[in-house]
Amino acid sequence: MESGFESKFKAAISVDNVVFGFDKNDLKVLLIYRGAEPYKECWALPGDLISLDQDLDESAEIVLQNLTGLDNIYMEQIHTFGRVDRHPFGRVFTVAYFALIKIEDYNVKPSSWAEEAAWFPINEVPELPFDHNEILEYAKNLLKSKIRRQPIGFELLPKYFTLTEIQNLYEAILETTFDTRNFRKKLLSMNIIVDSGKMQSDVAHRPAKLYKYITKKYLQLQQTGFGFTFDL
Amino acid sequence: MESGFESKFKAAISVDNVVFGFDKNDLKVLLIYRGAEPYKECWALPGDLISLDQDLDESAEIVLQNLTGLDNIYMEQIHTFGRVDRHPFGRVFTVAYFALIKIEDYNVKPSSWAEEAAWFPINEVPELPFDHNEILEYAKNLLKSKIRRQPIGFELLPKYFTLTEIQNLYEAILETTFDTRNFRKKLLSMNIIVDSGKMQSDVAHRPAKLYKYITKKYLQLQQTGFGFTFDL
DNA sequence: TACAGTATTTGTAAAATTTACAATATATTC
DNA sequence: GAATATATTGTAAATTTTACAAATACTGTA
Repeated sequence: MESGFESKFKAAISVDNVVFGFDKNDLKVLLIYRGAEPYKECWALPGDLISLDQDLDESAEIVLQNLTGLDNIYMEQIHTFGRVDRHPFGRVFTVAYFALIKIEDYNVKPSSWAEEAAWFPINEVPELPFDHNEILEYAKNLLKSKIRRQPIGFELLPKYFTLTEIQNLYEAILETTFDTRNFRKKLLSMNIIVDSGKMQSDVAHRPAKLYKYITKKYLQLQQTGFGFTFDL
Repeated sequence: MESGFESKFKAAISVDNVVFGFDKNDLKVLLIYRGAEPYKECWALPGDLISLDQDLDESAEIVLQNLTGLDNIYMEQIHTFGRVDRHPFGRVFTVAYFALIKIEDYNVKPSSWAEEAAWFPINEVPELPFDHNEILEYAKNLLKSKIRRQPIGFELLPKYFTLTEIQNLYEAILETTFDTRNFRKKLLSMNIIVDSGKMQSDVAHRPAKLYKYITKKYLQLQQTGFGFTFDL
């Protein structure tokens, strides 16, 4: 049953990145249009085989940068997928990463073999190659459970946002609705956002106050986590 | 910058298993004594390079079985470690898995190149080879956060247990203490354990009632998760 | 058989949090 | 200035959490 080392050093590793954004009340995910085999001419998660001379976490950022131009995005590992037949070219294990970004802060530019790069509303994602639909589903579920416990929602919103916007974000991700008064009470009681003094403009109704999050406090809390109290 | 496929299909994948048990108020982890290079003659997590003709999740169970004789243990993936220099023989990515078992229900028998297999109290684990200490640390933290949210503590306890035992378990894992009255109130209000009718015996003090968990309900809850309410 | 030793078991009041629920305010547009 | 559209705000009831200590039931020993 013992086999030599040689037969075991024949796998490849890829990274697949799930980059979430939020825009117009929609949770969106960044996809690229593949210009290389296998599955050429398909929309897919931005992912690629990695070079074996870089650390895994580094590779995730490099792959994302190569395909989409997104630079300096903090990626968090979520899961490794390793079914035997998941890649037609051989045994490829893929490590999935995810990131949350403010869509408006970045300019997405396809490069390398990515022919296009575009944001898809999470409910309009087409059938994807490999096990990418499974990966995306996994990432969505992780996002759901994380957003309940850590104040990561702000990473998806612009610097200034209204309370309605953040409520919409939570409702979109968690696929539920919240009572507006209770949601605001809870959110404000956490002391992680503050009235910026600015107001919405150019809206055909009463303008909303713009809030911003308190970065210092925000970072502290993110480290220790919210423990039991971040339940919206 | 593009390099051929050949250079990328030269990695190996290993699996490292963190198997937790609980005994005499101590959280314990299963280690093996390595009888093979590299790091021969060291205590280490039971892990090995995997064959490339098996699914990843399967491999985790096979590796554990090969080294420790533990059969049919449900392993859950926790993280993949991929620093360039983590293995002296080449580029090896390792996928860490973890499991919770009732120590008394299994008989651990070292086999294959494992010379010994033994349970170590979590605070008496020696320095381990590779990045195994880091992996173990990661697993401990995951266990901490999971046990707060899901009723997984029972997987570590015998079929019948006292309320004091389960409190000790929670206190050991979370490294804290709970008020006994409040802990019991909360635990019993979840309706996942029930008085078995049996009593402790052979103890030099008032014997405690033995409880058991309600499997059917337990399984249902585990699926949906406890959501917000499983905070002890 | 009484008592010392040891761990088990149990209740309640105060505080904090969560929940349910709707009317008023403020901007634009016609 | 009336219509439209969304923003904003408070309170009472229910539930959950927290803090806190005395009585119980067995074994072992004097």
